[in-house]
Amino acid sequence: MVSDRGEGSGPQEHRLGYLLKRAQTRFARVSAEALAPYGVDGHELAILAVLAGDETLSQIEVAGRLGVDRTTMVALVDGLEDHGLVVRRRSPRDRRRNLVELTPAGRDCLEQAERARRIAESRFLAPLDEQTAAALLRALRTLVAEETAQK
Amino acid sequence: MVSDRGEGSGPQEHRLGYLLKRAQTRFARVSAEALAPYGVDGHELAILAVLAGDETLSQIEVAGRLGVDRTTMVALVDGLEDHGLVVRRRSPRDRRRNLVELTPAGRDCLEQAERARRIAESRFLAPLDEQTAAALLRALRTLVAEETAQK
DNA sequence: TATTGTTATACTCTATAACTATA
DNA sequence: TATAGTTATAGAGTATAACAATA
Repeated sequence: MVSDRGEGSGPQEHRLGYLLKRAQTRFARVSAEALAPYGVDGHELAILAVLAGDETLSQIEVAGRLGVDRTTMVALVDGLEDHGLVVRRRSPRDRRRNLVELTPAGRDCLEQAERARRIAESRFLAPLDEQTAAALLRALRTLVAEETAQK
Repeated sequence: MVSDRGEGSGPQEHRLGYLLKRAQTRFARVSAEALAPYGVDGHELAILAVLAGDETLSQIEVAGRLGVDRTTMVALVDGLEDHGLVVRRRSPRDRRRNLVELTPAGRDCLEQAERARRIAESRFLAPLDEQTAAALLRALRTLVAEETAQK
C-alpha cells in the first residue's frame, strides 16, 4: 500500500510515478468523502453527468464516453438503478441496446454531487495558486490526450 | 477498467480525478515497459535506490522511506532476494530486524534501470515544454506534501 | 458474422488481523 | 508490553472469455 507517513518529505518525491500515484490516491480519498453523502462515487457521478446530455445513450455509448468497458458498465448501471437514479429501457429500434436515462432523483443527485465534487476539487488544489492549478490541469490534459493520440 | 478509446477527447477531461487516474495509469504502463528488460518494477527499483544510500537499513526503515507498509515490504524484498539483487541479514544488535543490502548485481541493476526510468519519464513528459513539465512536477510535489502536512 | 448486454473467472492490489521471535 | 518480520485472508478493481439475444 502507499501509507501516510509521519516523516517529512520522502526521498521519492522526484519520481513522477510516485507523485502521480500519491496525488491520485489522495484525491480519490478526498473525492470519496465529499461524494459519500450523496450515495455515489466518482465513477457513478461521471455516468450521471454524461446522461444529463441531450441525446439518449445506450450502455455501450456511455461506456465509450467514459473510457470504461461494457463489462464494468453493467455493475455501475446496476448500482445506479438500485438507487433509483437511472432506469434502463430497451431500445425499440435495436433491441440489443439498453438505453439508460436519468430519473428525477438522478438529476437531483447529479446537481448536488457535482457541486460537492467541484468544491472538493478546489479544496484539493487550494495549496496551489490559481495559475499553477490551471497549469497542472492543462499539463495533465496534454499528457492524457497524448495517450489517445497514440492509439 | 479505464480503457483506451478511439474517440477524440472525452467529456471528462475537466475532471481532476479522471485526469490523475489516466495519467497515472498511462505512466505506470510506460514505466513498466521501460523497466521490464531489467527484471524490476517501479516499486522494486525505488527500494534499490533507497538501499544505495550510505546507511544500512532494516526492512521497516526502507518501508518507511517509501511509504509502503511492512506487510507489503516482505513480498517486495522476497522478489528482490530471489533475483539476487539484495540480501537479508539479521541485525546483530537487534535480532528482530532484517537488514537489507544491495548485492553487486543489485547495484548494476539499479544503475541501468534508473537510467531507463529517467528516459521513460522524459519521454512521457515530452509533449510538455520544459517549463510546463517542471511546473507539473512542482505542483504535484506541493499537493503530495500537503498530504503529509495534514497528518 | 458481428454487436450488446451479461455472467463468471482470475488476477493484482491493498487492508487487516494474527502469529513468532525478539526486545 | 511493544516492535519487526511474517503469513493468511478478504476486499476492491480490473482483464478476459464465453454465452444469449439480436442485428
